[in-house]
Amino acid sequence: MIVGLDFETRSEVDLKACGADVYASDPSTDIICCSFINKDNGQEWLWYPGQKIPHELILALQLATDVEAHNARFDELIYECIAVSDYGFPILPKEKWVCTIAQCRVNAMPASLDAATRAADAKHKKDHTGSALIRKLCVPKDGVFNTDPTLIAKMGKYCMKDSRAMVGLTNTLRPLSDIDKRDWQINERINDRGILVDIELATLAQAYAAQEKDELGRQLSNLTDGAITKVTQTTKFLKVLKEELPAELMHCVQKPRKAASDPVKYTLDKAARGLLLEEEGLEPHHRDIITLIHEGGNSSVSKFTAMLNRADPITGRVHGAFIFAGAGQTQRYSSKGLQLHNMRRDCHSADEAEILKAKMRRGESIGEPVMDVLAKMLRPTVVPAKGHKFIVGDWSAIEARVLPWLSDSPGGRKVLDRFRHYDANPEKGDIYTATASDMSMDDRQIGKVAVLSLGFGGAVGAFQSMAKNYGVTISDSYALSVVGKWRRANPWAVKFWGELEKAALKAVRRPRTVHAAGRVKYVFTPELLGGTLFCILPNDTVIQYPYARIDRGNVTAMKASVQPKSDSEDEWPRMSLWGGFLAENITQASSACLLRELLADMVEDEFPVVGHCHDEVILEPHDYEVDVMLEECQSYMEACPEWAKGLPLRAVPEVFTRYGK
DNA sequence: TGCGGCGGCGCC
DNA sequence: AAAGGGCGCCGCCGCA
Repeated sequence: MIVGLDFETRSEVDLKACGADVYASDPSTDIICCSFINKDNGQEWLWYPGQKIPHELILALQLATDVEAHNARFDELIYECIAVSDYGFPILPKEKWVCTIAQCRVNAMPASLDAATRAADAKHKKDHTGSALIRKLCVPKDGVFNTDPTLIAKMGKYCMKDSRAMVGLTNTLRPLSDIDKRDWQINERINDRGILVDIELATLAQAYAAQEKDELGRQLSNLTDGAITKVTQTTKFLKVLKEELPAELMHCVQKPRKAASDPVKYTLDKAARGLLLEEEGLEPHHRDIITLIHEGGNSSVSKFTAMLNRADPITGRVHGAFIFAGAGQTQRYSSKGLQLHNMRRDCHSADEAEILKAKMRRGESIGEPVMDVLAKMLRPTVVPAKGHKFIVGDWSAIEARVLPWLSDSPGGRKVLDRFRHYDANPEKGDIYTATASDMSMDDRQIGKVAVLSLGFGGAVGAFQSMAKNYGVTISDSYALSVVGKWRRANPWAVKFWGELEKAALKAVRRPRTVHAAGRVKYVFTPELLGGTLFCILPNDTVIQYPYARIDRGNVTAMKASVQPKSDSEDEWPRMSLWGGFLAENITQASSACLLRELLADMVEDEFPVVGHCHDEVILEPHDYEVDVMLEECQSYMEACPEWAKGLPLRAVPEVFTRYGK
């Protein structure tokens, strides 16, 4: 039996700013109402605090194999912290909870109930009464909650409607597999453990950054006679620049265009600012302003604030930072709140962070440019608890290995042999030098950028943007020649892109027949979500392309990650399933499978997993177990699952006293 | 005043 | 025909 439920709650805590964990455990948080649906027989309950809990409802909850909610972590926390403790609902084992957002995501549908419903039905209109009610009832006004019985009754109706919408939607989706459910649970246990923030450091850094932000604003204001007061008001300054900049410098702020017919657009992004600052002819006045924007151009303040908001007030740990299958197309994890998936890599070492922390404590200067020094502090603000260390292990060049392995081709196997060779003999060089030499070049950087950027059908654009990340500046014509050389040296890849595209096309043309390309298979099911193209990965995990069809000879599908404007009746955005895109999807998805399995093994074997990042795990062992766990971590990471035979995995985990380097 | 759109930024 | 894509967050700006 499956029971679906949906809580409406109110609190003095800002849910968006502080996250569900801090929200649910705050004493001011309370339930407004909760709707329940027994999915087996359609029976419904709407419960308000103070009411007796119907006996049948208690029974249904106890007998249910699954308790479903849209964003189940939220409802589970409310249930445990409030419904059980304050109102006597029966205790439910954690294993019962199932998240229907996770179900949306593995179906490659948008996560929000409204967006997913719109995606399935273009005529569906968002019900704005819900958000209006939430504004009125869920947050206090002047310290007081609105308890108007009419509004609360409306909220109850809305709540019941939401549960029905959820049931309706999930009935049209592929159910979560047992492995999906297991891995959602594993991710939640990691979220439960949380990760510790150095509260003192975050507080000091936040204050320092706020002060610096004001100072930069003051300087800007002086330079512009009050026209621009914040380093983030780039659009305003861009307008000024468009008027004042000499014609010969305008190219610096023009966005690169794909086609000559595209309209000219302007930007003052990092690259544009860099170009301007290199120009001799730039007026000193403009130079001063742009330099200020350049130095202040990051959001350090807010990130430290975000950490502090989300940290548990007693333990300092941030919970709920990881989202299972947050990236629906590939089912990779994503991260939110304390966003551990996009923290600046170029950061202070633990020792440097310690010195800077001491300086801030004493009110001394921390060096210039201040915002940069602070941005480098974000990562090391995440710390192991006292008496613990971090072990961080990441798989070496995982995607560059998985792609050739998936191609199951002689050329791909040669690449894998090469990985094995350098794994065993690191002193003889590495894959990047070897790749450069394939292309008759001796530049390791070029080899590295090529390996990292060209595997998925990208050309000059992909190469150049990756090159920029590694600080390599080259001309387009040179980039084009590298692309050609790499493709000639790796014909297996080019061939594989074509095979994937062809297999997907044949699958859609002939529903319910299986078409293989390398180690993956495609099959089209017309009955699911307007026709879903499945890609079956080597471990039988499937990734999905809903609303797939053939347009002018190409397979296209719904693009869940882009939402049309709200209330628009346009068809949902679509994407073309070309070879490079398919290659990228299966590579990232297979890598995600490796991580899911690793995390499951580690959590089930009681490793203290506190975080992960696509190809990386973070453990928080006691000091005394570090040596043993370091070795175990490596052997877990390098042990290939049964389904991935022939894939060489390499990981050399390291010990840290702060997150970073 | 609050919301959504959008540009910008960082990571894998 | 050619093609790099996937995330989440911050802040401004225009709109209601």
